[in-house]
Amino acid sequence: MQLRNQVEWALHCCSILAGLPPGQRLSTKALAEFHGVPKPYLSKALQSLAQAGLIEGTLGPSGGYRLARPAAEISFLEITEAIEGRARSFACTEIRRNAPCLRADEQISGPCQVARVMWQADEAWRAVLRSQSLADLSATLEAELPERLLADAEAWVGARSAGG
Amino acid sequence: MQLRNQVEWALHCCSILAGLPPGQRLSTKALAEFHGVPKPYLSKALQSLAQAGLIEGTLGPSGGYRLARPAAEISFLEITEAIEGRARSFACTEIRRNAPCLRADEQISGPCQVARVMWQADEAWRAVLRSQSLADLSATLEAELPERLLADAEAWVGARSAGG
DNA sequence: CTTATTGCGGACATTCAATATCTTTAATGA
DNA sequence: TCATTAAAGATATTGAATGTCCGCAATAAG
Repeated sequence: MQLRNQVEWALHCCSILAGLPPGQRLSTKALAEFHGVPKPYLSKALQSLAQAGLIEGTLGPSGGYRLARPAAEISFLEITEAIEGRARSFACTEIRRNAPCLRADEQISGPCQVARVMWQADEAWRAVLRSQSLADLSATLEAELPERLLADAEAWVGARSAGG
Repeated sequence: MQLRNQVEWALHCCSILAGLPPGQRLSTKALAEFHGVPKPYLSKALQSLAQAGLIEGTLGPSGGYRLARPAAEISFLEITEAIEGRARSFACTEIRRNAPCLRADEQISGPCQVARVMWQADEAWRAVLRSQSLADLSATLEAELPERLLADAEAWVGARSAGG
């Protein structure tokens, strides 16, 4: 039960893209360098985000990625699901139907209680992630991080972003 | 982010063991047959539960497993963690520290906000599982399942349980 | 005391995630 | 128009984790 490291990378990349001036793009290369992660693999995560409609990529020189929607309308859950898929963490295989003492005419209705509890927990997890947007993240970072750090990062990113 | 099928098996097995008369034991063989799952693999799951102190096994003929504690004191979370481990689902590798624009004297304090949100979601998941005990599960099953089904299962299990 | 039965731990195989490489496609700028 | 740059997609390779099985020690019954 472990989330892939791509989830962490995707969240941090989206955080950077959310801080970009409107319309500006940032390349996979710059994002990989900034986070110190392998570019070819990060590219896969960004592709997943693009396919999910969260970011959009542009080809050619001065190309790169930018958010496809306002940061306030992109949740942690969407980013996580773009990488991990939308399946629930608990898969019920209905093993209770394998009981050898089950008679042919005995009907079992509805999902089993074990699965219902596990799915309830899953939904609680999703609810937290659904309630947090990229805008919330940016606001917290701006409030908590030292000013010079933010300025340095903005300058570094600004020097590598392009387009409009 | 998928829980192993062992989690499902472990929960259902504990549910059966919780319905056993006090002191009675049930073998891996019977549990595997009842759920229609491979016995050698189920054995591993039961071993994990035993190591976590949730159930205890007895060797020899008429041996088998029984709950190590009252059903009301064993939660879904403990069973899940016995199989999956106690690690959080999101692992923060602090990739923010890899930023090339970070100066040597710039200090970053505390866990990053991305991790904090993911851990908050994780905790919400745990809270639900922590609130559900095996006794709760048994109560719901007895209330919802047809009486004859329960009687059939109890008879089947009773014929294969032993010890005291 | 022997024998059958059981849990226990370790060994094997198979799958899947993580990583890298290469080709293709498309857009920019000279 | 052409060279350059970047995303998109396909395809290995490695390594860890998951699923599967087998032999050993312990125990109770005959």
